[in-house]
Amino acid sequence: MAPRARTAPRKKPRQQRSQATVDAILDATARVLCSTGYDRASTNRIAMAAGVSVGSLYQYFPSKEALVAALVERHTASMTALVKSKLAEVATAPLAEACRTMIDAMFEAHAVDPRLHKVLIEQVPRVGRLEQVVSVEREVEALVALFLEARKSELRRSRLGATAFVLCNVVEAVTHAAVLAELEPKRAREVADELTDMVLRYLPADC
Amino acid sequence: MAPRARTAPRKKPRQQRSQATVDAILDATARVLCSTGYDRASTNRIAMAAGVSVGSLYQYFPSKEALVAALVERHTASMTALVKSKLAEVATAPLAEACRTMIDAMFEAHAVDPRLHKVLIEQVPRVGRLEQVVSVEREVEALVALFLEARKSELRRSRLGATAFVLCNVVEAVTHAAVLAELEPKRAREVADELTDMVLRYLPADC
DNA sequence: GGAATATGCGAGCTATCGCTCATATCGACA
DNA sequence: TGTCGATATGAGCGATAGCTCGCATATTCC
Repeated sequence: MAPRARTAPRKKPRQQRSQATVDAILDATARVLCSTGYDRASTNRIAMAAGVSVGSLYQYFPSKEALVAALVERHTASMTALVKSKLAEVATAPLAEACRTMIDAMFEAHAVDPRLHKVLIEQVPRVGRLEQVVSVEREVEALVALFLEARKSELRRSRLGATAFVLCNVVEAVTHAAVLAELEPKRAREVADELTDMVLRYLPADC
Repeated sequence: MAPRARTAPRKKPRQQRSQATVDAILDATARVLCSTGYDRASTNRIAMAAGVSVGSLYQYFPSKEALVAALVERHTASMTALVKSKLAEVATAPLAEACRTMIDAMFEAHAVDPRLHKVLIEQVPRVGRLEQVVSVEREVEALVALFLEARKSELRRSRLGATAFVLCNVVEAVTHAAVLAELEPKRAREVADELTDMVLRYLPADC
């Protein structure tokens, strides 16, 4: 493997004008990524789209990879926050309702910025820091495993680790597919229902 | 979006020595892709790794994208062949056994060259020709739909097209995830079993 | 106001990329 | 053995990438 690029942010913005610059750069990164794809999204182009010089960009992001990593982080953070809070909300709800709510939450979370999400998933090489960022999924998986553990008596499952793994990936996959296919809302509802149905046949002890 | 690069092969090898060259180039592409990642896998580097000059490379592949596309095609072909033959084998087997066999086959197929598979999935930008290649999945999906059609009476689902879609995506997703997460064999078995169980609760009429 | 610091600028450096082409060598058939 | 298309070569072209650095400007603090 080649030597890893620096990814730690070079400096922190201290004044509000520089914070605005950083935001503008990240926004521009998202736009350029969506419109040109990863390969053609050069730092010069991004800086120009942000109305900022390359120099400024490199004051806050030591490499292109770090820049994209920061964007991914910002994007996933907003998604994960939503999912986590919902998960906390349904901690004591009946199993069926909890599942329904969580699947809906996943659809919501993916609807935040679908175009950007698609580009990030499909085009951004998951190397270096980027792969760590994506591993937020692991965290969610662990939370789901805990959730299942707490409902142990209601479930037919015993290997809850494997169950959480399958569960998370299945829900993720279908949600992704639905978002990427840009289904109209009604059809998305159908898919969500279908998915919920599947999960509720899989999990509970009673059948 | 940028203009699409040429991807059709430039010429076909007519002598066996040139066929050897083409193979060497594809093998080298796989190796370099695995060891350096997509971005650093330059055509010069690949040619050198193949013990061949860049010129020779460009006699058979009009662009880097075409080169990678050819590799993806070769890789998916070997995977798809395995899945298809298994699907034919279980055409008359009991539903439960068929599902179990097919899911195992999927895990097997993904285990052919996991390192390469991972790189191809994670790093290769899915643009141009590459996305078409991935659409081999559609073909498999159609076969699965036919399979389901033949078992219509045993299933609780009615819209078999949609069922095939969900089924393929779910199995694909979990298998992918298992490979990418580099699960140890024992855990992979658990996940496969869970997945099988889930599918067998989803499909059959009796429950 | 003025020193100190933070921020912004952008021409341009270096490296490397994908790719071409003039030339050399090989192989099949006469 | 000679001929000619198929195959192989690799120096190097033009383009563009990521990134630096000397300097200009804005802000803060005294």
